[in-house]
Amino acid sequence: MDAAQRQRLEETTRYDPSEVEARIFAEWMEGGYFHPVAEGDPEENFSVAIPPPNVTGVLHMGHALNGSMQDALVRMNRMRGRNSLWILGTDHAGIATQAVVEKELRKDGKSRHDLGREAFVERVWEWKAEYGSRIVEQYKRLGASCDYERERFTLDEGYVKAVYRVFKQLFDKGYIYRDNYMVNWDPGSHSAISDLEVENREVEDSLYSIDYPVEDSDQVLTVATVRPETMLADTAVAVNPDDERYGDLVGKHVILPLVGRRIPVIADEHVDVEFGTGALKITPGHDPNDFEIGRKHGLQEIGVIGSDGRMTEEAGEFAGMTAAEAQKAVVEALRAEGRLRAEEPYVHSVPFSHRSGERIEPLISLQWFCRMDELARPAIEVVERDEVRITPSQWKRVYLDWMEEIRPWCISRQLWWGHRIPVWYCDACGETIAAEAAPERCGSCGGELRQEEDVLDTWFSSAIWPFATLGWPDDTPELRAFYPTSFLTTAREILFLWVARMIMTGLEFPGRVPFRDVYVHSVIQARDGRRMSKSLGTGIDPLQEIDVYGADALRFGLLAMSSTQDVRFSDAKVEQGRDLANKLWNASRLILLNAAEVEPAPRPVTVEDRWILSKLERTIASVTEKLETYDFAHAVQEAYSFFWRDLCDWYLEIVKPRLYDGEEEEVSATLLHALERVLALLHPTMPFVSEEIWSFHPAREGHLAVHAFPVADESQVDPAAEEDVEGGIGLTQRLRAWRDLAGVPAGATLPAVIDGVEPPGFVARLSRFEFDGVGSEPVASIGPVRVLDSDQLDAAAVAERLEKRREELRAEVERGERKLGNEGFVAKAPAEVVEEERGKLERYRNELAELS
RNA sequence: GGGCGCGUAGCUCAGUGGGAGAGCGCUCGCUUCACACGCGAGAGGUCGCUGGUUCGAAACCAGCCGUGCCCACCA
Repeated sequence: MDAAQRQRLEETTRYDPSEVEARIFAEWMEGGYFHPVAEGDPEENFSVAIPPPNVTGVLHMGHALNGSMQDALVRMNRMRGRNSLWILGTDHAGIATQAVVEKELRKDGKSRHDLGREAFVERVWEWKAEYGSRIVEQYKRLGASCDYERERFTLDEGYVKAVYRVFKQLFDKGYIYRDNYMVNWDPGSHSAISDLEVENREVEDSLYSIDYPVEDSDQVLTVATVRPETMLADTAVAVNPDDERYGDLVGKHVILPLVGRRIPVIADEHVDVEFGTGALKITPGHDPNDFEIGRKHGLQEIGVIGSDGRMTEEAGEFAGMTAAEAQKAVVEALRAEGRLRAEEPYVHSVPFSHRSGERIEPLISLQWFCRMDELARPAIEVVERDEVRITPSQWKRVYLDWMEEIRPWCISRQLWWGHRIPVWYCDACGETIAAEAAPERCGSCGGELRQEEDVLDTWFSSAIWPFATLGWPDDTPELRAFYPTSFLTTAREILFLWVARMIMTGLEFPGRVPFRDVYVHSVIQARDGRRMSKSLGTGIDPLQEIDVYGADALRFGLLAMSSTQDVRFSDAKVEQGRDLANKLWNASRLILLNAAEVEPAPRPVTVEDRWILSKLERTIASVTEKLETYDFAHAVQEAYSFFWRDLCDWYLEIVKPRLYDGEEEEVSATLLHALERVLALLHPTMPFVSEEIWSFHPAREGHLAVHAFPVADESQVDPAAEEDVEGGIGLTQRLRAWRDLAGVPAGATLPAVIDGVEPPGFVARLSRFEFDGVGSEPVASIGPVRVLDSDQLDAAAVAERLEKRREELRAEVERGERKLGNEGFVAKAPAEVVEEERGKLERYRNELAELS
């Protein structure tokens, strides 16, 4: 430490993260610590793939929590000397990004169609160049030690190559196919979306009962529906085969009102006899259930609602109306014809687009699908066998249940921004060709080719993130050194969307699981317990928290908040982190400014020295174990408690006289040693403040980011010293409490004598007693301490205090007697438990006898 | 409809068979030579309810009440 550093340490009584963080981060980057060489193998190396945030994204609390956890483990392993890679990058986020740029265009009164596909995509790239690295910069603010030199993007050149290779191989295996099928049509993004991008919401609709006249009869068949406008596309009415009411109608026909179409009455088990009249109108073109039934019975599929959400020509007089307008018109027309039997309010759940928020319109359209059964099978097995461990374990069951029910994945999207599906059509001969690069001409007839217009679901490319970012399909040094990655932390909402798909593609392509451990973390809710969300306005901005409290404070706070269950965001925990950073700074000032010039080393002289070294090593062992098992909350709280309570409140107060003395080298060596280990232990969770303080430490040779992570030294654990010192601490606390309650002025020193075992030397000083004191009669007895009367004492308060203690003791004695008087307890409880109770009872009895 | 959670101090949460804990807040006292983002002391809880198992239950079991999330094609 030079003179300027010493001066800074002397003058700065408060740790200021805003002054420190950017400077420290720049030093790390300059050191190149986050950019490991691609050497060694995945067993000895450590690697993590960040869940790639959307390019359109800004850092939210979920990123911050996830980042804090991953960084803690990456930094810990880097400090252990492992070649550690945290791969970072962004996701092109098809729908979201296209929407942002389309919104920009709309401001100029334009749509993407005005520009055309090529110019529009060009425009999105420009947008990406300008704003796409925002979130990457925000990860730096958090202190995330990602390899910023290996940043990837799901649409960069190498990544596209990987996506096309995957598509081609799945196509060749017959897993990827094109089909006219019922999909979730999102009128908002004008595209099909997958089942996982749909969320169901409770909605209040009306349930209409409509009479369908039976052909050549006076009978009517009444059906119930919430979507009367789809009746225009009805191609059957179904009843349950066991429904006696309708047995004779099956095989007959009804006449569809308004349309006049003659449609069959069919029997199908799907129909619930209890619901409504037990007759179900079948609309294969606009309802997923009806679609299934329709295919089973070979029914005609009619579409009356188009992809623009308007009624098609098939809807006859209703053509051109929106679906909502058509609903009203159809209801009116039915009423006019006397076919509307009832209309009642009805609450049910309805699919909405997770992307645009609009109500899903189920439609039949020509889309690309990927069959999942074959891919899922091995991905189920590796989780069953715990080759991929999911923590907490209840998510394993959730994963397996979903995987076992997996259905084909609709992978095509009617967007322009994304991986354009690598399929070419020959209009001349009808050939369909999948290829990794654009073929010149049709292989069969030599005709012109035209590429598929649709792009792939963004999650199709995310699914290969762990190996595509490392250079797959090429055999790169990165892939050899860092795949499989070491672990993954994630929010449970993307367990299916992302995690399951990575496991499937990892097994199918590189042939190995992408990670061994999946830790599913809790969700941090808003302060009021609602979801944090932009649309609700309940989001809390992590960057603002960093501005106010510092990155270390936020990281500590989030880790302390995290748990296996969802928790509300706690400002108090972030403040606790800020206070800890400040306390670290100030305790370090005390040590660094007063320590003698010695080598840091454990050099215990007193029992207190042995005690703090023992607690230090215990804490290192425990915190390390908790970090390794993803128990971040307990890890940081234990580190906090050791540092604040044991080290600062007690040890530093105990050794101050020796430290100020400057004579005793041993205590300086021990303190510098403890400080070094505490800083290293805390570095993975609070990297900035620990690095900053380390820059003043005499043992510093390089950055703490690459300093050795402490390994607990069991030989320092000393239970006898712990018992002695903790006994002294307990006595000190009782003496202080007695003073306070006896009304003794804070600054006064009280006379007392010791009757019994001499307590550790610090007790007298820290409780402000003088044990060889001169005074008159003892007026109180606290452990071995006999407090002597003096004019500092308030006789009435002392008496009151004494009586209070007696009462406490009487209660304790009574409790002990009752417990030991219970024959069952004495007979059946373990002997050591009974012994312990006996000992306690005896002690309480003795103390009570002394006080009487 | 199925599944998974949660209900502990005023607040946010730990604790999962042997005497109720933390942080914040609150009260009282401290300009004690690292830190008032500090130091010392204290108050505060029939551990949702009802039964059961056990010598012993906040913890284990059953039921109930309240509450949150995920999955699911009853119109």
